Amino acid sequence: MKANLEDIALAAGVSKMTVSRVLRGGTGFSAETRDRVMTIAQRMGYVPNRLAAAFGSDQASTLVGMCVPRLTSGLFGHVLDGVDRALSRLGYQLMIGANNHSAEEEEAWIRQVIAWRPAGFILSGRIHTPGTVDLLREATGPVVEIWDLTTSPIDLSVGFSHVDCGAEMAQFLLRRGRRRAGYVGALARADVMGAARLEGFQSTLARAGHPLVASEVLHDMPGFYAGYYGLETLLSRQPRLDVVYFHNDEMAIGGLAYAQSRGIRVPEDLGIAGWGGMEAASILPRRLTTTIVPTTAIGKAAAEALVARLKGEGGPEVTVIPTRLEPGETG
Amino acid sequence: MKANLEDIALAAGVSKMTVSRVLRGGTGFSAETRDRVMTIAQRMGYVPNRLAAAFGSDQASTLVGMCVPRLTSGLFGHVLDGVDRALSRLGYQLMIGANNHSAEEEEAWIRQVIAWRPAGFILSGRIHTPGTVDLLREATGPVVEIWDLTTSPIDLSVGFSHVDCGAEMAQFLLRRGRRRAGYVGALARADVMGAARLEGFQSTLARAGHPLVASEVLHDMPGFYAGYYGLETLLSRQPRLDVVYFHNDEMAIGGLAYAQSRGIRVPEDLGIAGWGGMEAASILPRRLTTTIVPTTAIGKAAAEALVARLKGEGGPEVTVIPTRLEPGETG
DNA sequence: GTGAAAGCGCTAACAG
DNA sequence: CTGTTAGCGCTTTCAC
Repeated sequence: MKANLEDIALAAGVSKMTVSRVLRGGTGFSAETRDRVMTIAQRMGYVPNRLAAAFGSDQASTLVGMCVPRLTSGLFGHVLDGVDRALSRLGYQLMIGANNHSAEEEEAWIRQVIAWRPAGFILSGRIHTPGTVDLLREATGPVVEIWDLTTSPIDLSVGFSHVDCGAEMAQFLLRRGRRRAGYVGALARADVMGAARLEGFQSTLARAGHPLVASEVLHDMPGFYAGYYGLETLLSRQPRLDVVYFHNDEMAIGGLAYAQSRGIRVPEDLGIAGWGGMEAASILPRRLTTTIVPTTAIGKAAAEALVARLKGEGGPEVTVIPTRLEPGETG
Repeated sequence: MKANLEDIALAAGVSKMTVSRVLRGGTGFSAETRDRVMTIAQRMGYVPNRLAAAFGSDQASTLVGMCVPRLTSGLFGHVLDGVDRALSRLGYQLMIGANNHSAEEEEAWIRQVIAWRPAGFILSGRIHTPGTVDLLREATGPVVEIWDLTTSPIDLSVGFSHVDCGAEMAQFLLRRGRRRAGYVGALARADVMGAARLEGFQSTLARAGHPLVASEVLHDMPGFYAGYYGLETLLSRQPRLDVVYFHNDEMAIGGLAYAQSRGIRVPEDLGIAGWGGMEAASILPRRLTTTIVPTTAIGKAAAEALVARLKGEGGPEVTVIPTRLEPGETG
């Protein structure tokens, strides 16, 4: 990496400052100067040094740090996609990390990334260590917490309520006449949001007088396998259920496969409901009863809220992106 | 962000240099000095400025840029995960971007990211613009091309051969007695790797005297829908097929759903084969015939090759991570 | 075991 | 419209 502003300045017979102004597309130079500088920069294969720029000016960072629970989650893949599209269009660069549902790993990651003086952060979830909060409070840039709405966000927040998702599904299943509900989840304590959905589900059932009959929460990745074996375990312990709510759609589809393998008819013998809205769920022989989460929209809104704040445009502190219950044919 | 090396130096009664040495865990200071400096740094909530460090030294960058075709791909999610785990363990930070299967978008992304002077790059695919190659040749750091093995990598390469995947599947299906094969793909020209698999598939069939009967390549995202409707279209044009090879497992599962909805028996009436090895595929009523790609291993190997090169440890230029044909029960 | 000086490439602030 | 000066926080180099 050779050419710098000075090299171009020398070749163009102007000062570094003029080159800097031209290259950043500002004002204060003649059209002729601009063309000359641009041509020379091009010819020299000039690559700006953002390190120097950001270091020297502190306004100039276009780095955004984003931390998700897992990089292998289909839902967060879409959130990332929404963030990435919005940010790259606006000229920002994304640094990512995964925290494996651990607030401590999140703090460790932030500690690394904050040293690069990013313009802002997008975090998922509302659970953070005190160390994280300190770090972020001293940092100058905006922080957007996505996915789960927080009553008191660190700064900005974009998402929806997981408790409400669970409650809404419980109401729906009750309306469909279900009375003996079970739950199959995964990741246990680590996934706070799954727990929030279960909480909303459970308390709504209880208030309606038909409390949750049984639940099985595996210490495993919340995927197809866990859904399959989770349902098997749950039914072996408590065969008399008329519906099962799953941690997510992957697990629900695993449960569906288990039911099919055992000749359990869905939804006649057993209702099955998921959460998330993965694409596969809508093309099953019977469309899955689930909650559709507008993942890409959340990512986009988060990125835009961050940039708006950066530009001092001030929008709402909390942005609600509503989920939608998809009745489907399995519930 | 207030405290810097000088503040700590003042408070500790030593020079900036000594503080710098202590904080980086080097040598050349007494245990007593170390403890005093560490305590003060902690108390002041010192956050190092990597911008300044990397700018001043050019050895100090621990940024790694990684570009994938799509952030929403299940397979690349696992690759990212492998990369992220390996890199974060080794103290590097990841900058990511998506190129939507476009070499031009990749170049635009690299042009942004290279300005931050990353230690190296991980790119997916072997197709790059001349501009990209120029940019990367002048950059000092290592470049790892993953996913598809290149005959002449820019620098390092980790992956497998997509042509071989297609060829191997063709041989397998021929051995199972299939004679009239079709293909359903998506994304057309944009996804060069899918095209490579088709090429291997097609040429192997032709050499065996049972050439590909029909193919349908949609201009759409390669997901369940496309598989469902792609198979519908293909069969409407050419009903007399005995097996269909799909672009990937998502599409194959979509195809399976279509077959089921039409009462087509799989594998008796029609064989179905996918590619990729998504988790869902192994829990279907019948295990999907597919090629399992060790995605996480590829990510891990790529990250490790990059870091080994960075540390001057010199390993192989090309690392083959073999795929595995899963016979399954649908082919 | 420790310190002083120089400089990385850029931009802000001011001068002309 | 253009140039000069100073300085961002760190590391490298050399001196003690």
